[in-house]
Amino acid sequence: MIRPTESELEILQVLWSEGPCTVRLVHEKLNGDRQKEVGYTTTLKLMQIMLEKGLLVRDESQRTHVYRALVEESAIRQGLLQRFVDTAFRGSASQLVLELLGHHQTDAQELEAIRQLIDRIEQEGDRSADYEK
Amino acid sequence: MIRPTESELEILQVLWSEGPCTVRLVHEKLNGDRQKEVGYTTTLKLMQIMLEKGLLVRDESQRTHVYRALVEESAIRQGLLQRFVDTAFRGSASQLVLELLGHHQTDAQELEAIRQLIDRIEQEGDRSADYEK
DNA sequence: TTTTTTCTACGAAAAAATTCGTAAATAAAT
DNA sequence: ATTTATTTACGAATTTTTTCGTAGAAAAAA
Repeated sequence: MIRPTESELEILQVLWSEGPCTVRLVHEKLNGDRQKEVGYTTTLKLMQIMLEKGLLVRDESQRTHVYRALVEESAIRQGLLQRFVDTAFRGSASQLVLELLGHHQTDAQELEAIRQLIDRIEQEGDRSADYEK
Repeated sequence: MIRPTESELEILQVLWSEGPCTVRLVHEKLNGDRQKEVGYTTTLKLMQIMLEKGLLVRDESQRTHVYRALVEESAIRQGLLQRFVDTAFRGSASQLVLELLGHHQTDAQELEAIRQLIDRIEQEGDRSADYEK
C-alpha cells in the first residue's frame, strides 16, 4: 500500500488543492501556511523522491518542471484512515467518530450530512452482506 | 504535545487494554497479534525510552519490572486525532467521518450511538459560543 | 553447586525521514 | 556582455525511529 510520509503528505495536499505546481509554488505554499521554515532544496529533494516513488509525475518540457500528483486524494485518505483507525483506535471506527464529534467543532450542515449518511447506511442494513472487505 | 511514535503507540495499546505489564508480556502480546517479529530487547529498549519520555512509569520493587502507562488513552487519542484530521483531511472533521462511515462496516448499535451524539450536539447548538478553540 | 534461563542496562548499529550545501546550467536583469 | 538570480541534480549530513548485540546480575533448573 502506498504510504506517504508526513512531509510527503503536506506536499500532496498542496498539489491536490492547487493542481499542478512548480517546486517554487509548493515551497512557498508550505512555508506560508506553516510556522516551520525549510530550505527550497529540501522541498525540491522531497518532490524528486516522490517522483521516484511514483507519487508524482512532472512535465519537463520547460526548464522549470511542473509536478502533478499521480495518486488520488481519496485513495490515500482511505489507506491512511484505515491505518489510523487500527493503530490509534484499535480498529473501532465508531469510537473514532464519537471522539471526533465529541471534541471538535462541526457545523450544523455537516452534522446533517453525517446524519443522512447514517440513515442511508441503516437502510442498507439488510444487504450488508454485499460489502466486500 | 505528547506524540508517541507508531511503535510506542502499539506498546501503549497493550498497556491500556491489559493494564500494567512486564516487558515480556507486552513483547509477547505484540509479536502475537502481529506478523512482524522483533527481538525482546527491542521491546525492552522502547519501553525504557518511553519511561524517559514520561509515557510510562514502572515498579522496580521486583527484579522483573512492571510498567504502566502514565498517559491516558483519551488524551493521546485526542492529540493524534487532531493532528490526523489536520494533515490528512485538511482540518475537516466531517469529511473524515463521511469517509469513515462510507467505507467501513459499522454496526447498527454504533450508528445509533453516533446519531444520538449528533442529536445532543445539535441541541447544544445555541450555546456553541461557549466552545473554546 | 553448577548450569541454564531470564532480566536489565547500555551502547551502538541500522533504517527511515528530513534537511541542506554545492555545482552546473539556464534564464533574467543590468 | 556581464552579472545576478533561478532551477535542477546530486550527494551527503542530520535527525528521528527502530533494532539488536553484549555484558552482568539475579533467578530458576538441573
